[in-house]
Amino acid sequence: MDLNLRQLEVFATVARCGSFTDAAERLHVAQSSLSRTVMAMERGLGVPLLERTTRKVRCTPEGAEVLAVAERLLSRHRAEMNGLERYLRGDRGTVTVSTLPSLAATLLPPAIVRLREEAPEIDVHVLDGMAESALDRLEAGESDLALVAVGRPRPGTRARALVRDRFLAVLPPDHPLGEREETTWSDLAEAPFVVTGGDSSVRRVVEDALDEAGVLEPRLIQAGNISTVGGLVGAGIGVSALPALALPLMGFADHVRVPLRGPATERLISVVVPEHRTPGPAVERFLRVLWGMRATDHPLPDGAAWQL
Amino acid sequence: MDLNLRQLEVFATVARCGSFTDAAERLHVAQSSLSRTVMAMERGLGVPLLERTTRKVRCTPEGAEVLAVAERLLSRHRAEMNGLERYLRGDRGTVTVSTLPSLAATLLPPAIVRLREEAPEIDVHVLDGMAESALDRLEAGESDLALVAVGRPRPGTRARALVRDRFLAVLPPDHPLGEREETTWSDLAEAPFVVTGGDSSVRRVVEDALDEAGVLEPRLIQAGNISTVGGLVGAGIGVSALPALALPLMGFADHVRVPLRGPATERLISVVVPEHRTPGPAVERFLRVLWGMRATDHPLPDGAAWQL
DNA sequence: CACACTTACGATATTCGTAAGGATT
DNA sequence: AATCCTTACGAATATCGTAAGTGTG
Repeated sequence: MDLNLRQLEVFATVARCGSFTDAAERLHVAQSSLSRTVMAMERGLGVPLLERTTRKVRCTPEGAEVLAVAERLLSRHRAEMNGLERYLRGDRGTVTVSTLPSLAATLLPPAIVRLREEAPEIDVHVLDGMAESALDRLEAGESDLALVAVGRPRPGTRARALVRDRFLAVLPPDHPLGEREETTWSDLAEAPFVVTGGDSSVRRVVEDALDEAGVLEPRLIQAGNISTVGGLVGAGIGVSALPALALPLMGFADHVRVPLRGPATERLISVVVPEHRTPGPAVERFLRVLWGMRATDHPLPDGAAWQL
Repeated sequence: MDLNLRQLEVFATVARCGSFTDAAERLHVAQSSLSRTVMAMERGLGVPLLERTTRKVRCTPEGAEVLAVAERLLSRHRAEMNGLERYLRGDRGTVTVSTLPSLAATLLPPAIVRLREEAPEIDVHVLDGMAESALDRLEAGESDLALVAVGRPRPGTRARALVRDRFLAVLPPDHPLGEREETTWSDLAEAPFVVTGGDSSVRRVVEDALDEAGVLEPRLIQAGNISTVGGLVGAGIGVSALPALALPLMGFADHVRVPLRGPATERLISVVVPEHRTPGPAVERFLRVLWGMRATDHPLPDGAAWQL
């Protein structure tokens, strides 16, 4: 014998009301139905649950135990259903986004803030490790969406451009190019060029751009991360170029920024989601927030622009 | 929309099996039933819960959430039903017994031990305060049963005699009556008589007995509790008489015990339960244990005897 | 007699099983 | 062709409402 939710609800209502009649009114059913339900429970359990005196009903000890059980289970059930409904409405859940350190520090925070404003119960997990590519993590199912700079989407994923992120030349304070309104990749080829190591997206763009500008053997200086780039440039050791969204990671090194013009002077930041996996409601909500920010005047560093 | 237990069970089984067919076999129903149940859930929630690929089914993010909810609720439900069943079998529960300190220390422990042996999940609460009579507590509904020494039961309660508890004279080590095989109340009237204070049952029996024995003005010495009686008698200050079941509380004072004979030389220990309240399964089990010990050779101090 | 629970009976809704249909491998 | 899920249809079951029955104050 086990009791279903309806039985528990009926019994709990009758027991709490102390009356079949009142309980029937609360539950919007006829008394006879409740009577039968409770009798079926008593028959099933082999024990009377209610003492029927003429004017009211009271729990037997067994009934009191069943009542306690019923209230625990019913309240738990209500809570879970409530939580499920909030989940399905996208008001609750978890979003895991894999991205690059530069974007995690600049692009993501305002989006997360806005999401928290309209859905405080959604948790956002950010994976910004360098070790595995954000896209690898997406494909491995470790993240729900990736925020990266990609040219063409990999097969099996769907990418939508979100932000145009322009490159700026980063020069020592007294560098002659610092006077200019704008500059080009070939201008920068004359000085030693500071780049970040490894295979970051910025590094690839820079190498391609210098190559395309006809710089055959650029003098490259490796820096472990972007803040080191700031230090080296600030010390006058070389010049660099960084997308606007990466600049805030450069620290407080003294330097001059000059917009780059010409080919390959911007990268597109895209939202990437798996093509055939349907995003959960919380993920969808975060995507909408992210997308809605395109038209926003939310502050972005320098030349980076939501508008495409 | 809220999901009942059947729906949760069906969905959890299908989701865990990854197949309608397997789930149908586990649940001993036709696949079509499961298919319809899941579809009804999806229609009710307005969201697909399962991705039907040709060879197997997998959860959508929403389905995963529903699965988590379902497993929590189902396991909780199973646990509660299990607990309820144990409760109804009398294997689990709480028994509150109100009694006197002397009985709580002597008569109750072996009964509790035996109960724990056959139903370890039953908790026994013992109320042995002096302030309120054990019977008052029973009538106030604070205890399920009372273990007391009563002549005739109060109206509204039902008493059954359990143990015959004989009085023994308690004498200083060198008292002349100590040589006798047995003695009477009037023998004791010659020496100062040590009694416990207040209105304990023992005190009442002693006063009545001395009165009936024709001792008009007994020299009484008040002691706060039974262990003080032991100290006073051991020091030769007076004599006393105590029922066998109260003797273990007397401590290690040096003394001699001689059985009392004559009228009013025993008290009956009874189990008292409310007349019209049905005891819960755990209480009933404890009553059976208590009753079963009547015929037992379980050790009781001196003259106290289970047999009536 | 009034009130509250129980019982009887017919109607409705839900769930189920069998069997046929459709899609994929 | 085999496998698995879906759909269709009739049957069994559960639940419900109306109404009559019963028992107590």
